[in-house]
Amino acid sequence: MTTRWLDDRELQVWVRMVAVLELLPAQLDSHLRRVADLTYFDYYVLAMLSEAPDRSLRMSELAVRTNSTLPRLSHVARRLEIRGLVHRTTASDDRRVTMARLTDAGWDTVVATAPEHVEQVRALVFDALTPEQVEQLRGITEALLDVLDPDGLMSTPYQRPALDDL
Amino acid sequence: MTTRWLDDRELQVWVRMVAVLELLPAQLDSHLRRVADLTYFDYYVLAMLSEAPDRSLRMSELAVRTNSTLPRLSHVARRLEIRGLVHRTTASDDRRVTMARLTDAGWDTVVATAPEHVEQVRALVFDALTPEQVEQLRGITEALLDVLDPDGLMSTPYQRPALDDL
DNA sequence: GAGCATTACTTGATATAACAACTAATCTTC
DNA sequence: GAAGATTAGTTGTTATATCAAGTAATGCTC
Repeated sequence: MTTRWLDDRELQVWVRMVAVLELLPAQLDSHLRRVADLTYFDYYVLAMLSEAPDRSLRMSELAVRTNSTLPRLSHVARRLEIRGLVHRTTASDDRRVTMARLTDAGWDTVVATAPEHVEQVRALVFDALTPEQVEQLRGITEALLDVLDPDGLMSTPYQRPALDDL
Repeated sequence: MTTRWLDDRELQVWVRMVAVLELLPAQLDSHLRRVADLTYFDYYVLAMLSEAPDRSLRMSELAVRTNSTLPRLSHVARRLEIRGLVHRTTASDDRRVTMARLTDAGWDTVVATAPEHVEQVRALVFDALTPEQVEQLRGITEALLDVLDPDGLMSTPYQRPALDDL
């Protein structure tokens, strides 16, 4: 099979894309560790719970929403539970199911951290882009996700965090 | 300080961006592990060396080009050296400096893996985008890197891999 | 309704990542 | 040219990620 190499333009774009993929999560992660002792992944686990009804989700649903595997989530949930940010209980109707619920302390952590995190996202991404580029990025990410996540698992019903009313 | 929350459009874009940041590296990593038993990071270390003069770079320069820390690179280099893909030597002019050089086996690995990796990149990214979107992505990644990497360390003099002549 | 398959996790072992501490060589300054 | 500072890497420790295996509850089939 003859390889379809990237042309100069594509290569240039890809080199930059690799840099963004490396730097952006690293900087967000570093910021969250510093201000809240949470990994980027930890934060999204808490954030997803904070947006869910009753601040709780079953583990498998939470795994899908954080694009994680169940084993990974299970380990993380254990640590967050030890820190008192999350509480797990067995569902009464199906005792195989574990419900993860954000504790009050977990909620407080999200409330305390979210503004700084959003500010960071704004500083690193949206402030750097023109409104046209934001719109372009919408189309690009949509196209990429059609391939990366054809079943749309990551873009599950998402609602704006209820943090506004603070 | 009142938080400047993300508006609906920004939030929608960001949710997708988070998904892309999570899924794209994960899928590239998974592919490389499968076909070459290399992490995404391992592969880029080898790739950077393959493009360097004499297939070698000093560790600190390699760390910059892979956006890595020296400790991280040092561990990875040790593993790659054990596998016979890289060889490290002390520079004669400055004996603090370690030069990492791609071995013949390392070169062969890159040569064998690069086409599949490029194919993967094409399948996951470029085939999913229109030419206009690729052009837009060029501008967007450029703008983001101005913030993420203001000194342009990641976009160090890059030249097309010499793999074409195979 | 007993046996097997499936689902929903958890646990344990191994690999990789991140941070701090350390070593050795070179440079600087007096 | 000796003492301290800086540079370039390495090593060790602890945390996190990944994969395989295990467990327990439920569903399915005959």
